[in-house]
Amino acid sequence: MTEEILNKKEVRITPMRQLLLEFFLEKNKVLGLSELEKAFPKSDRVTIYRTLKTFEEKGIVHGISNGTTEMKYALCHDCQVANHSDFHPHFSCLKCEELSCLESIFIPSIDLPGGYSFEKVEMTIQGVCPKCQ
Amino acid sequence: MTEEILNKKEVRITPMRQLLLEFFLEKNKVLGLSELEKAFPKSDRVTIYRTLKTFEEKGIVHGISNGTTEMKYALCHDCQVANHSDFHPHFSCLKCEELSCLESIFIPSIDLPGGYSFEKVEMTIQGVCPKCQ
DNA sequence: TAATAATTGCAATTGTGTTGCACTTGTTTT
DNA sequence: AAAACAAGTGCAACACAATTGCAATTATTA
Repeated sequence: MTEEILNKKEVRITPMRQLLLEFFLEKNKVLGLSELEKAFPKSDRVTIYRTLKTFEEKGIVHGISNGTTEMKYALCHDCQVANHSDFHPHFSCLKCEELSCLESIFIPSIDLPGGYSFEKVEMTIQGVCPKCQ
Repeated sequence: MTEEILNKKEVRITPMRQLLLEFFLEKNKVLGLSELEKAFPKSDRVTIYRTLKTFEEKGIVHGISNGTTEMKYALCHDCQVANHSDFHPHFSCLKCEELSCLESIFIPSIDLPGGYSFEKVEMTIQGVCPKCQ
């Protein structure tokens, strides 16, 4: 499974990359470097960092910046090659601080004023998630 | 002008606050701490930082997290007291890297799945701005 | 197998956000 | 107006995330 994805995205297969991708697939959550560090205590922080960068570049994950100081990453689902962002909004819970994908919703399209060209859009909704209600 | 705003928002008038607010009004741009540091080399970084925090708290500016690692701030226009975020999307230019407010557009409302409560929403469109076309 | 390129681990640096505390400045009370 | 108090500022220091350099290792290709 992970090998297929890595192959398709033209990313060389290495243990670290398989581990990380597997973890993303398994958790199906939005994750930051600090969480991944804890999940893989034996792995080097910088290697995880660079693996994330590689994944981002190759369209395996995409970065999400919620209000915090740490960059988060989620698996790409409906990402376009030319347009490397998901079409769904993200939800940031004010209680548990978890960030999640609202995959059932499409980001509505926007009529940009003249002169602006569109590449991608990011939408983050803040509130309280079902678990924390 | 700046004095009126500060008074209305119940923020004490100090030179730093006037300077910073004036700068925001004049530039009418989204600004980060690093830019403000450069703009006011004689002022202390922490003072600017705390002034931003005060402005944010009092509803004079609101924070915007675009893809970068640095928090940006823009003057509030249509911010609500109970819901301290603008209702317009932001535009992040991939060439000049400037962030701006698309004040003419409203963020479309979203039907959240059951169990989620809504507090606020942020929407950032990436592309190329008119100046960089 | 030799040569080459990609990946990793470690050390170190930079950048951004944040706090503590002493000092100054402004505001209020007597 | 002076004393008491509260708010704002400047400096030092710290916390943490992001990033780079480089040598060592591992994989790929000629």
